Amino acid sequence: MAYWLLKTEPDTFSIDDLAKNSTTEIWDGIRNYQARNIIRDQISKGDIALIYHSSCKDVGIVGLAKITSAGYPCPHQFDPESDYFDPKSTVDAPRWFVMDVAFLSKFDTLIPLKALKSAKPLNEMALIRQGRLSVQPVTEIEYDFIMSNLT
DNA sequence: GCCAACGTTGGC
DNA sequence: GCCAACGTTGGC
Repeated sequence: MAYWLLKTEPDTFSIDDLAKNSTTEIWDGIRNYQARNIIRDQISKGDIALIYHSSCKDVGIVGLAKITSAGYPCPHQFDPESDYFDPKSTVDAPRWFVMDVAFLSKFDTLIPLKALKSAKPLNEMALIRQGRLSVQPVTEIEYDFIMSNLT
């Protein structure tokens, strides 16, 4: 089982929105090739995702979700009516991928970015080093550190 | 294939 | 709203 960090802007789709849906939700709108490759090649059903709120007042990790599918082609990319339509994408060669996620838990208090930055064992996280990747891997060591020291 | 210009992300 | 970091586009 692998661990991931998924960024979302709470003004658009927050962990509370995810929690409202008792079953499963499509995680769409990823239009970045690095993130696309991760979804297409590495995401597996049963993986765990840390949900991160970005571009808002309180940025940080807010809870957990379960990945409930492997990566599969984003259905909206073929729909001219959709905001996610991509004319260069075909069914034979889909350009964009999505996965399904389901709410697991919301932390009582969010883990602020500041706390993640000041934790030495997390120095190598893409979140800290690169900053601009909306789907990123989290090692088991990082996950365990976060869950046992920062929640 | 290089690289400048431009657009987007995202913290502050 | 500012700005740094990074990705994408397009001329050559």
